Amino acid sequence: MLDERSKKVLYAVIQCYINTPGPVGSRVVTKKYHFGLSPATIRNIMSDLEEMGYLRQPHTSAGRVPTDSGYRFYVDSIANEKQQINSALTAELNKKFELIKKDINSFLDDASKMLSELSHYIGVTMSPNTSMTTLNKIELLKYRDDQLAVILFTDEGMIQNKIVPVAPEISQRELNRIAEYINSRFKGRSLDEIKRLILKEMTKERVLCDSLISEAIRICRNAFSSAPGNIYISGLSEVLRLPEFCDINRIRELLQTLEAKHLIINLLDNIADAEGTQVLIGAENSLEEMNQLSLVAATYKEGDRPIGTIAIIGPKRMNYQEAISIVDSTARFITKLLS
Amino acid sequence: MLDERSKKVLYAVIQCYINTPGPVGSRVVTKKYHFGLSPATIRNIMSDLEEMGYLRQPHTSAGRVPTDSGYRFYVDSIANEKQQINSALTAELNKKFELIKKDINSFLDDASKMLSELSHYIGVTMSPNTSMTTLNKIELLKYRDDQLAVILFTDEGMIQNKIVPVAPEISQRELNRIAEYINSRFKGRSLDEIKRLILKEMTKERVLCDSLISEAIRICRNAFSSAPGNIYISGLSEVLRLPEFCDINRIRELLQTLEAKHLIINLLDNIADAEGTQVLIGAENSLEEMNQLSLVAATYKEGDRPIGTIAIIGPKRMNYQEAISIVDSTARFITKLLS
DNA sequence: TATTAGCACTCTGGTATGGAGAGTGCTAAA
DNA sequence: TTTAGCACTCTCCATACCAGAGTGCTAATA
Repeated sequence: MLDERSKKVLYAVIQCYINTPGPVGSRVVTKKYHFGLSPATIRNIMSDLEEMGYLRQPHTSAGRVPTDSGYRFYVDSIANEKQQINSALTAELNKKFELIKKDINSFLDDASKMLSELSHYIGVTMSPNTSMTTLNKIELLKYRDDQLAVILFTDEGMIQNKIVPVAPEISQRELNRIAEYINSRFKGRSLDEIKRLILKEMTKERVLCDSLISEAIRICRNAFSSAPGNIYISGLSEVLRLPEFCDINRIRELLQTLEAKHLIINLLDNIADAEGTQVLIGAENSLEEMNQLSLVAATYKEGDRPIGTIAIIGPKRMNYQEAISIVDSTARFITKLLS
Repeated sequence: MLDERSKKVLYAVIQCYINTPGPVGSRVVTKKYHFGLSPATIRNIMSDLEEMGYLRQPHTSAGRVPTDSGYRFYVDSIANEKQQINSALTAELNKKFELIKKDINSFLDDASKMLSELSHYIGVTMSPNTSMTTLNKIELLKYRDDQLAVILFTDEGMIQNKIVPVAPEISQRELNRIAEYINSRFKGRSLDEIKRLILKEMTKERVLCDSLISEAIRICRNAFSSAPGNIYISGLSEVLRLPEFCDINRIRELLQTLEAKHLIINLLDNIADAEGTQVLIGAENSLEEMNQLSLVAATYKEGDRPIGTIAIIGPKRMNYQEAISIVDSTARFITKLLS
């Protein structure tokens, strides 16, 4: 294990590095943090820390740089300190959103901008996962002769609409009956569950051959086919300020990854179950293109159920303390807003 | 004016430059294009072209590079050639979209990806401008006690929904009456027009103080408050391949501009009226950050009315011929799809 | 025994230097 | 009017060099 003094030096190096990029040397550490030790001693300690894998030297006779394990150690330790929620931040969130009475999707769009503005990194928000959201009400509206619009209201305040082809002979009255049936039968259940139930029903009813029922089931199957969740990404230009993004190819890779939104959705879905604020450092996330980046994520909830994820993406050399606080406050804020 | 020979040399220089970046010299021109002239003669012609402002030298004793006027001349001339629509492209468009029966917004999202994939530049599509779209049908659905959902169907196949606060005492039956009234009175009119008419009505009715009517008007005002049009931008990573994007600061500026979507919306709105495919070269567009880029745009229509804009954004050193053809075909395709 | 001062060594980053290569403009000849 | 020839210019690249920062090691010190 690490003795107290070594820990302090490690934190000092990491904090130095977060403030100003570039290898940090022993002299700088002694100057900025007053350990009452000479550079030579610090050098010895740093050499030990290197051996333990928390620091590394880009090249001989350069200062030290934190490794992924170094960051991990650091993040774990600041997580242990009781996280004091930044009240100024919460106030600002309240101020920014007090006037807003939008549906949740435009709200999440704004929230991603917010995340990025506050952190100066990339802000990401995802709309509630369809497998999580629960049906509040469905409306089926005949739109054209052979098309109908499905309007899905969820308990979380989302409105989804979808165009579904329909047999021309079905009347609005019949659609209303179908909608009523669905509402009475499935209200409060998750969309995924409803889809499953309907599929089961379908196999059962096939023998019946009642044309209205079979049409209804077809409509439902379409209506509840899971739409990919929306994802909002903001602040790309922010991170380009950072010196780690000096390589065009890396920028391109990152942009490519972020444009392939399903990749990010997957990534965030995977951590959606976890409790509290998650931090993935460097290669801890599954996307190779994001090996050089870190991700701070949290879920927002409806009641106790986590239903969606928000995150900040930034360099490994990130101000974790602040990022965690921002993500955490924002997630809580959204949760409160939903209830 | 320019004699035929000079024109050919100008085109040769521009095409050379489009194919391979970097100043093009007289020798290269004679080698690639067989004018039957010596480098020295080409040099003289190029010198003339420079004097006329179509070419310029990055520095003495370098080859020549096209100026904005040079590109303009070139683009105008290829526009005069009867634009043969790339039938292979149209076929591909048909193939890619034949299976798709989505609402127009997800379609436009796909279309922007398409534009960028085909051109290898940035693809932009905008959803129909609310001032242009016409009301097909409105539905008002009580959602919670103090909120109602407005569902707007437009003739162009768009569905907009909005949450609007409402007095709790208003019943669904009353909402239906309001919706019916709006439908009967305003169907087929543009949303902007409706908004104007309602505002007029409002000032008139204020004296009446009938609470239902005033509530109805309040609802409508909210319902028709113009939502900013959606805009879909794809292919950022594509353009980073190009050598003109070697400067990080320029990339950041560009990203910043593209993230401020209202800027792009304005830009495209301004050219929405124009007939045919528009080309804006370099500083011809109003955004300073896009001075080094060109924009090829066209509108799609519903009947004769142009209702939305699509575009390709790329370097000034763009394959205009191809870009114009792609934008043109895609715009026509969307127009056909809407009818 | 733990810490420190001193020193030689190493690596980076910026600046000066010197062709090689590509292209031009000009002049004189065809 | 076109072309060949030539001197000149400018960029790009590789090389060399130096200052600066930092290390590791050794020997001295508390």
